[in-house]
Parts: sequence; C-alpha cells; structure tokens
Amino acid sequence: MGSKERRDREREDTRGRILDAARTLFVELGVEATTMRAIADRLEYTAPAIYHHFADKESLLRELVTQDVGALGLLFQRLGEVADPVERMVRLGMGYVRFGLEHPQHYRLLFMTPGAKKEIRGENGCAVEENPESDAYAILHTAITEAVRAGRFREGYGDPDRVSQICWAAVHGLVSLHMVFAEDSWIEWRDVETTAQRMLDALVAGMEA
Amino acid sequence: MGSKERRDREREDTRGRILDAARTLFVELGVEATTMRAIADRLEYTAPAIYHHFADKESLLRELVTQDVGALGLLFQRLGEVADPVERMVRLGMGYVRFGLEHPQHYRLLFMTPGAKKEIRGENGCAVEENPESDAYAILHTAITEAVRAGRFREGYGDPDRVSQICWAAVHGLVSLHMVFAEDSWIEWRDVETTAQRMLDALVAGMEA
DNA sequence: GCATGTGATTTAACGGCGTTAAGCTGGTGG
DNA sequence: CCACCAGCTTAACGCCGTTAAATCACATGC
Repeated sequence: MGSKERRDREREDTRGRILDAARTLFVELGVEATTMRAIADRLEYTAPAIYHHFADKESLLRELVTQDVGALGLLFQRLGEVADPVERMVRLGMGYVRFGLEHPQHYRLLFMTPGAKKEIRGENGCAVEENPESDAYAILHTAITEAVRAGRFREGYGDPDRVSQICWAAVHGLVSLHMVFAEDSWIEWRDVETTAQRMLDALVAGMEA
Repeated sequence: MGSKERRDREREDTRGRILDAARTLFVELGVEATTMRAIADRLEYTAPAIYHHFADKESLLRELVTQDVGALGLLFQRLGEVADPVERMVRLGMGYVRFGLEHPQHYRLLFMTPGAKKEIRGENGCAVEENPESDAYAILHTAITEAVRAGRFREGYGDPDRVSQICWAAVHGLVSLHMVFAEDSWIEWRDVETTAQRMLDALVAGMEA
C-alpha cells in the first residue's frame, strides 16, 4: 500500500495551502492585522486546525520569509552575472529597489520586521538553508570586495563591510521611507526608481578613485 | 474661588503623568508590547482611567510623536545655523543619525511606524502645530534648495525634492537597518556614525559640480 | 449644613486575539 | 473486526483594547 505516501503528500498539500492563504492575507492586510482565524476561514477550516501543521503564527511567518529570502537570493544571483564589479553593485541596488517596490509586504517582512529574518539563520550566524552564492548580502559583499581589490575606490572606502552597509542602507532607506510615507502628502515624492538610479550614481561617483 | 483653575491644573498634571508613563514603556518595550493596563499600573491606576484623559491608545501615541517631532525640529533648527548649504546638509544628516541612535524608540515611532507621523498633520498636508522653520524636512529642503540655486550640484541633481529624498533616504536607511538588524551576527556592523559620515561625503562628492 | 451634581476613578463586562485541551470521526494496520 | 490515530471540531483560557455602569470625593447652590 502506498497509502502512507499518499497521506504524507496530502499533509504536505494542506501545509502548502495554509502557507498560501497566510501569504495572501499577510500581503493584503499586513502581518499584525491578519488573524489565525482569518487564515483558517479562507480554507474553510477552524483556527486550531492550523496548529496541527505549524507551531504558531510566528513559524508560519518564518517559513514565508525563508521562501522570500530564497527568491531575493535567486534574483541577486541572476543580477550578479555582470563582470564589472562596480556596475554589478549598481545593478544589484536597482534590483533590490524594484524587488521592494514590487513586493512591498514581502519586503516589509524581510527588512522591516525585527527578528523575522534572524530566525531563519542558525546560532553560528550563518544562513541555515542558504548557500553563500544565493545569500543576497553575500553577493553584494563579494561585488564590493572585488571592486575594492581592483582599486576602484578612493581612500576611506577600502572596507568592504562598511561600503556594503553604505550601499544597502541607501537603497533600503529609499524603499522603506517610501513604504512608510507614500500616502503622506507633505512630501512630494519623485519617481523612486529614478531617484534610486541618481542616488547610486552619486554614491559610486563619490567613492570612485 | 480658584478651584476651577486648580482642577484644570490637576487634570493637566495627570495627563502629563500618563504621557510620561506611556513614553517610558513605549521606549522600553515598544509600542505594540505596551498595554494600557501596564501604563495604568505604573501610576497605580486602572486601565479605564486613562480613557478619561485620552480617547484611545493611538491618541496617546500621537501626542508623544508630536512632542518628538518638535524635538527633532528644534535640533534641526540649531544644526541649520551653518552658512554653507552643502555643509549644512551634511550636518543635518549627521544630526539625524545621532538622533536616531540616541532615541531609537522615538525614531521608530516617528519614521518606522506607518501612519504615526501622518496624523499630526492637517488635511491640507501642512504641519498643524509646527511652523515651517521647525519642520525638519522643510529645513533639509531649504538647505538643498539653496545649494541647488548656488549651482553647487551637477546635472541630474537640480531637483531639490529628489535630492532631499536621496539624502533623507540614505541616513534613514542607515539608522533603520541598524535598528532592525543590530542583533544579527551575520552582518559585521561598522561604527554607524563613521559610516554615515563616509556615506554623506560620498553622496555630496558624487553630486557636486 | 445639607442636598445636589459633576468629575475622576473603580469594577464588570464585551468582543476579539493567539493558543491549548478535549472530544469526534473516518480511514488504516493488525 | 477492532483498536488506533491523524485531522479536524468545539470549548475554553488568558490576554488585549475598549465601553458601561457603579462608586466616591468634593465644590457649589440653597
């Protein structure tokens, strides 16, 4: 009898359906505003049923975040195929901004929710499920290390970690500011992608030797 | 009889004590984790007593945010006393970063909580209680407008709004990233103030004519 | 000087949240 | 055929923000 396997498959399927429902609602309403009961309703379940597949709301969130980290990593892998390290930095930055604008709630989960991303990593501080070449920060870091080693930056910009943090902070600031204050009319928002391009241009121009 | 005035004064006093307790707990535990009951406990009140002085938890938050906006505005006024507009931009940026690092929970309230800052402004989009010269964003915007008018920036950086957003995003990204991922060991954090200085230096160098 | 009333505060309660415990039920393995 | 157990339900707990009703203190009007 392959009935054991079939049940396992069905179990995995409902797990997936729960994840899908949770993702939809998290993205639509935000994490805080999404209730376990609402997730269950969408599958015509009751709330406690979810607890047979996931420990709690947070582990649901964690699993989704893990998927998103993978997606961003894949995107960065694709963007990282440019030979020139400085151009690669700019492309990574622009890709990051587009990812944030296209998936605002995923972005919120990944980079604006304290403790959400942390939990998918082991105690040694290394990514648990990710190999280095699909870890977005690592990809940026290598690009910058290459640029530094090639002597592309002037004095004061020789520390790849510091430069990585500068670049990441710049694009993250743009995406997250726009996310928090998009509705506020007291600031005249300019097109974010163009702003990102100018910002990255200015940054690399200011750092280049 | 000045008994009416005395009662008003006492009422104002308890209002202030409630605000103080709320601020302490918001800063210590975060807004979400702070309960109305905990705020009341700290004053040896019961939770419903607060509702005689404030409509709800959100209006408590709003009042504190308004105070903080004023404090940041005052800081920016003081930092804005430098004649050279470009140097002023950098000083404002550094002041902003220090403000964020010194008052992380206030910063979180002001710039990382959607809808918190919005509510202290009128429907016309102008600050309600603030005059322009104490509005932090306006102060940055004027500095940049002056720099642009003086022809300090090269082509592509002639729009004061876009440049304002670039500068704000850069420093905000640094502060908020550090706030969200400070505990994460997979990133080797460099001293934030120095990083901010380098970032601002690179930005202005890249924008200057 | 005593009734009146009003504002501040309390207790009790409501509905909703995440979560846990206990009961039901139908297919599987012995 | 029966005993079991996974997967679901209903019921309930303790917490939250908030509201309603009762209590209490005290200044005011007669």
